[in-house]
Amino acid sequence: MATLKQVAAHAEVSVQTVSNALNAPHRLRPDTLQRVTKSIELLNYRPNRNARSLRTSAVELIGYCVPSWPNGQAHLVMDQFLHALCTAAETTSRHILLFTAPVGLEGMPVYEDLHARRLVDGFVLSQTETHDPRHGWLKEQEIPFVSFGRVWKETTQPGPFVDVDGAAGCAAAVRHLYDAGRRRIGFLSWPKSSGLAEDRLSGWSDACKQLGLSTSGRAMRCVDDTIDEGAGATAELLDATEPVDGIVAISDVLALGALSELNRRGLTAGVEVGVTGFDDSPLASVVSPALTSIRQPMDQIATELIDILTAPTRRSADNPDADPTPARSSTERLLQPELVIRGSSAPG
Amino acid sequence: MATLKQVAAHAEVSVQTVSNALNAPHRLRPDTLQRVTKSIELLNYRPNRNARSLRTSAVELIGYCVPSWPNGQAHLVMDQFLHALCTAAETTSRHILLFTAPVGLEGMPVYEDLHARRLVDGFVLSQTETHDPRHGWLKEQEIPFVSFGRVWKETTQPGPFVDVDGAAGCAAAVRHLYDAGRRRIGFLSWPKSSGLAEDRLSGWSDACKQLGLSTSGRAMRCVDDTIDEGAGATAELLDATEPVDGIVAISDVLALGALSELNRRGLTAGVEVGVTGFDDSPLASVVSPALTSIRQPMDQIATELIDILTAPTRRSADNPDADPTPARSSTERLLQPELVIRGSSAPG
DNA sequence: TGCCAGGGTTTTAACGTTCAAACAGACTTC
DNA sequence: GAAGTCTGTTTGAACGTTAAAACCCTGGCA
Repeated sequence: MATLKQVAAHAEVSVQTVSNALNAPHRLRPDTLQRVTKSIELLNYRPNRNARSLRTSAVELIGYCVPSWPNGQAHLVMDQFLHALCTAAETTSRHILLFTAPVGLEGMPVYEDLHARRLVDGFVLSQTETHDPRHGWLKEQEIPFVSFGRVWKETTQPGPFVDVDGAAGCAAAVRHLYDAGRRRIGFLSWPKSSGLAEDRLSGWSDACKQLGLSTSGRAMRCVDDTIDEGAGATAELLDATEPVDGIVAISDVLALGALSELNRRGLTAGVEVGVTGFDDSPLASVVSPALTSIRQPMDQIATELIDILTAPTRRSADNPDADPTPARSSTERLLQPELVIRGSSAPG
Repeated sequence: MATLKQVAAHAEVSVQTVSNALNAPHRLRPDTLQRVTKSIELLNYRPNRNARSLRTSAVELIGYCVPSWPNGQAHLVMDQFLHALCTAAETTSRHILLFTAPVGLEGMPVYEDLHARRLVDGFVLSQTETHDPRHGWLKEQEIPFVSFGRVWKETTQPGPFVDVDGAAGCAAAVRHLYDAGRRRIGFLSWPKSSGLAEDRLSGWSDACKQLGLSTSGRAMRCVDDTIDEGAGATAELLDATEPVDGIVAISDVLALGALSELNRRGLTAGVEVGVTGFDDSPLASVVSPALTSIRQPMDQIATELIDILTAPTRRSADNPDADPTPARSSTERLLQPELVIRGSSAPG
């Protein structure tokens, strides 16, 4: 509970000198610095963040809206994401502030309020939906944000984003199955309305074409992300005239459905049929045989998000000709996922 | 970006009057209040939380350490918990601040730092472990906190806590299976070192005894919380001289293992053998037949946690004889879980 | 008429920092 | 030796809010 003033008195310098010792130590003469540092340690002084924020008008907090899934469908990798995000934030001495808000445009007043009351400097958006209205709104309000995930709009995406190249991930899965000898590879997808789904599907489809594999009748649309739906779609793929010997699923849950259907038919995943999932959720390693899955690089995603959000804003462009193309100026970053290979796609 | 001063000028009153309009409206004459309110709305004024916190030395932020699971084992209901916690906090105009810290005593400097720098008023602990050292440490430092989960110490628990009566939950599961005609009910547990596990096991064991059911040889200890372990233990229970016809699992993952083993043997969960899990995680409703599971009342847990943490602290006891037993003085609250019945325990 | 009470409002002074400007020395420079 | 340039330190003011005290009315009462 010591304050700058007390430390200053103890070290027999002015408060500003103590402040400098912490924020600009190079300005002090070595012996002064040491004396002040000693007093700081002795009194166990910690700067009061509220006072600092009041003065500098930067709170070093980043808002994140904790998603609510009305249908009880959970985000199985949310804890991974949050952990990565926190860690990344902390490397820049920032923290994550959680809040809830209604989905879509309705929730925007909450975002605005948090920013106006100076509870946060900006936002990280996730659970980005196709045509997500939040991005445009925030940009218009000039509230800093960065998005995990694209809005899949026809026009250019409002604001900076980080996303994972789902198409590349699925293509890698196809090539992996191909290398293991699979030649009839199906795809378990979601309804067409999802930009995310179409992206991943295109990866599967393009890779198949490139390898000379047929795709016709092999893309299944599952209405819900459940094991049952995945199992049903898998059944169809297996009962076709040319039954598949490989399945790339758009989610781990659908892949689990595939495993379950194979199991029911006395087939072994990784032997008769290769199966891959998406997200490398906790499910993947808990099932047997363990599920090969496409892992989003959470740590890297989080680092990029924080990096973009905390980069010195050149929004107001007061210095127009100063370093026109700084090292990391791009605010649209597409990261490569990693195929985590386990038993479900290859024996052993 | 309007300030009190600007609102005051606009409404032609002093700043303090505007402040009162927000914090103590009853002090103003109705017409003044209306005038001020109008100016506030017109200028879209929002109080600066940093200035307020500096003055009142209360930040209205609650710290929560986002758990890291080194073994990749995720907390499947963490998102439920976080959502509930946020919502509960927001009803008292507070928010949740996330941070990371090393596990155990090693992480305590992080807690102390966050508190000393006034980033948070207090902490909500979860992932409470047997003999968790954090509680005692925080209590000693007089840093406010409340725990979700007990430390299972021999001595009295340091500090307030909220927990779920796991024993009661398991007992309810046993009775439910009994009502469905099951008479040989096994239990899938974890190693003995966990207080949590022993509590839940005692619920199963007591309920069985009360109903005149044998428990001998029917409590299985699974080393890891994986489907494989659950399946293996289930196999043992089914291969016994008197095979079980009901299984109460200490986690949804182990229950999934049970389902998988039943499936493998051509048995149907809910028909030949009744199975229940614990936590009502997303897995429960995604599997088929859906898993009967013991649900922790997350919303209630969160509400109680926030309630305890934000209750006027009578720590310093300046007014020793003022209302000696306030309405909700207890700081040890044991909540009842709810058995969510689905297909895995009863046909239909 | 003079005094008191109390509601409603304003004034003053903090809360703990940092920014910007001022200042004091020592050291160059011509 | 006067003027200029550093380097290190201090002074004064401000960030936006609230607690506490002071103040000004109006009305009641003796």
